Amino acid sequence: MNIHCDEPLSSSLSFMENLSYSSSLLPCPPSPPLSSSSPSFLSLNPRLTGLGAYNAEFKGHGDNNIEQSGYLGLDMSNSSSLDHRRVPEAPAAVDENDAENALKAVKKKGGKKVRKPKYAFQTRSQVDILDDGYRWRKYGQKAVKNNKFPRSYYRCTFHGCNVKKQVQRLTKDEGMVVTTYEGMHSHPIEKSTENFEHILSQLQIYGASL
DNA sequence: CGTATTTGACCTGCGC
DNA sequence: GCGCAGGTCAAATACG
Repeated sequence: MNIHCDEPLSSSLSFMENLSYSSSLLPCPPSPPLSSSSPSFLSLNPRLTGLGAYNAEFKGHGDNNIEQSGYLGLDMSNSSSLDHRRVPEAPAAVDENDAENALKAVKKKGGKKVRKPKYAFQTRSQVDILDDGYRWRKYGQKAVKNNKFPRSYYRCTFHGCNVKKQVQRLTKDEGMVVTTYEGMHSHPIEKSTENFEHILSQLQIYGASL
C-alpha cells in the first residue's frame, strides 16, 4: 500500500501541534462492543492505535458530538446497500459468515435486517490512507452527497477475509479523515511494523525541524 | 507480467 | 413506480 503524501506535512501547523510523541501517544479509542459477535478491531490492533500518534484527536462525528472518542460507535444503520448479487467467495471468519447467513435468512423470511456492525473513527491526518498493518485493495470510489471529497472503498486482500473499510475526508474539516471498518479480520496483521515506524520517524524528523 | 487502481455501469434500498 | 444515493463489480489502465 502506498502512503501518499501529496501535501507536505508542514502544510498544517495545527496538525503538528496535535502531535504527541509520548509513549502513551494517544488514549486508546474505546473498544467497540466486545461481544462474541462484534469486531474488536481497534482493541486488537495496537498499530492502528499507535497511528493516533499523528492523529492525536479522536472526536465524535459531526452532529453526534461524541467527545473523547475516536470510535464513533456507529451502527451504520444507513449502510443500506450490501451487495447480494453474488455469493461471497471463500468462507471468512465465523462471525462474518454468521452475519451473512443471518442476512440471507432474514431476507428469505422477510424479517428485520441484520447488518454487520461497523465501526468508524476520525483521524486528523494529511494522508487519507492510514497504515493499519493490513493490506487493502481499493475496489471503489464514490462521490458523496454534501461532501466535496469522494469516499473510497477498500477490502482486505487476505484470502477469505471479508473485512471492508471506507475512507472519507470531511468537507467541514479537511484535515479530518473518517475511517469506517466493517467486519473483523480473521488473520494476523500482514505487514511488518516498518512502514508505520517509517511514518513515525518522518514525523519526528519533521517535528524536530520546526 | 502480475498486481493494484481507476472509473463508469449496475444493483439495491429508501423516501416520496 | 420513480428518482436518488450508497455500495459493488469489473474492464481498462497504470505501475513496479
